[in-house]
Amino acid sequence: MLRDFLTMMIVISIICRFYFYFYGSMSYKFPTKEKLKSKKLIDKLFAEGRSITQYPIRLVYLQIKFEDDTKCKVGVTASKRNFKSAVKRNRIKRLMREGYRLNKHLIFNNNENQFAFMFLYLGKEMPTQPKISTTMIRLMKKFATENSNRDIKE
RNA sequence: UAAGCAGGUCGCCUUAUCGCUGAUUUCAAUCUUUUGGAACCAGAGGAAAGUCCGGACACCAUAGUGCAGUAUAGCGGGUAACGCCCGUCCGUCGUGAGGCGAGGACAAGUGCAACAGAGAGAAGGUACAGGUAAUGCUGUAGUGAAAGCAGGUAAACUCUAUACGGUGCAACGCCAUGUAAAUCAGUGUUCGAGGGCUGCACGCUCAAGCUGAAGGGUAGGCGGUUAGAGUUAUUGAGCAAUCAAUAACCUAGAUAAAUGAUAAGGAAGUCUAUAUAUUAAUAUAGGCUACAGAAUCCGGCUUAUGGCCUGCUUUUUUA
RNA sequence: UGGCCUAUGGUGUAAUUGGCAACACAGCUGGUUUUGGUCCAGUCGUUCUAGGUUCGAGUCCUAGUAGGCCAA
Repeated sequence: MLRDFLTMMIVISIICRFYFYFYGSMSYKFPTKEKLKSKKLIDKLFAEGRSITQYPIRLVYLQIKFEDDTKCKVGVTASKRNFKSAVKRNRIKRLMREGYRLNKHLIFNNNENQFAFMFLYLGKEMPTQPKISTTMIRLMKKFATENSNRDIKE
C-alpha cells in the first residue's frame, strides 16, 4: 500500500512538472483586473456584442479597448429563473470560472486584441466539472477560428 | 420490540497541485501612495433563509403637544428591548408523557344571530303539570351554539390599561468626474413660497427660492465596516429564564459579489451485489451523504433539513 | 438590501357587515339534425397551503408557499 502510494505521488509530480514545462509561459491566474465589473461595459457588451452558443453555454463577446492593459475582462452568469437557490447559482458560476481559468490559453496564444466576455449558462440542470470544461474548450476553439477568419476579412 | 412525547448535540476529516479575497512582514517600481512579486496567517451558517417582531447606530428639533392610527392583554419574574424566554393559576385537547391558549371588559353605548323554535332582545307567551279571586303566577318539556337570566357574541365596532415620533447603511459623511448659475410656464421674498420624507391640527426651526414641461450629465472611489448587549471555562446567587465575579482568547469582510477545482487516502451511517454462514454476523466491490451561501450589526420567532445521544409515556411479548 | 401587493373551475371575473360558492367563454357527454353549426340539458371546485377564533369561515386572525411590483 505504502509503496503504491509513493509511486503514485512520484508519477503525479512528474506529470505536473511536464505540464509546467509545456505551458510554462501560460498563467492560470484569474485576478480581479480580468473580471468584468463596470455596468456601462456590460450594457455595451449586450447591446453590441456577438454571441457563440455551445449548449449549455453561450459566449457573448465584444472587441473593446480598455484603459488598463489587460487582455480581456470576463463575466459569468447563471439566471435566477432557472436556478432559484443561490447555492446552485454560485456553484455554476464557480465551475464556469474554473473552466475559463484552465483553458484561457487557447484564446490568447494567437490573439493580441482586447475583448470583453460574458458567459451565460443556458441549461436547466446542474452541470458537472468535466462537462463544463469540455464545452468550454469547444467554445474557445470555435471562438478562436471565427475570430481569426474575421481578422483576415478585415 | 412497536408507536409516541420532550430535550440536548454535531453539521465529515487529512494531504498534494492550481486558483480567489483580506491582514501582516519584506523586496522592486513609482507621479509618494499606488502597483507588482515573495513569505506566512486567516477566510460562511444552524438556520447565513423568511423579513415576522425588538433593539443598537445614523440623519431629521437632545423628538415636543393633541387627535387619529397600530400593536399587546390572567398573575409574577428576566432582559438593552420585544409580540421573546422562565415560573405559576385557569381553560382546553390527549389513555399518558405532554401539547395549545390575542386568557381584561357585554354591570357605558351601538351592532349581529342562517336553520330550527311559540319566542333570539323587547315585548309577547307554545305544550304539560301545579296554583290563584284573577293574571306567565310557578315548575318541567321541546328548539337551538345561546332561552324568563344584570342572556350570548369584543379574532364585531367599541371601552379600559400599557407601549409606539419618522425614515432606513441604497441611513449618513467626504473625494473625484461632469454639465446648464441654460430655455419656457406658474408662484414667491418679513403681508413668508417652500423645506425639515408624520394622516390631520398646533408648535419649533431653516429660509430665497420652489413647482411643472421638455432636455442634459453622472451612475466611480473612500469612510461608515467589523472588539462586540463578543466567545470559552470556572465559581457563586436563583425553582428557572437569567445575573454577577474571575481567567483566557481575537474569530470573514466580498461588492457582476471571495471561501473553489482536480487527484489520493481515511472515519461514520446506509443501500445494492457476491462469498462464508444460514439465528446474529463477517469480508470484498460499487454507489449515496441533507437543508442551504455572509452583504451595517446584535437578541428572538418562524420555516427548510441529515444523523447521533439522553430522559419519559402507552401497549404487547419474554424473564 | 429595504418596502409593498395579489392568489376563487382550464381562462377571465362575482359573492353586501361571517349564514346554499355565482356568471361568461372553453372542454367533455347526451339530445335535436341526413351530417356539421346554432340551440337545449348535464358535467367539470381541497375558494394557494397549514393551524386558530366561531354553532358556522371564500370572508376574521396567525404562520407559510407561489407570483408580481417599487426604491440608487
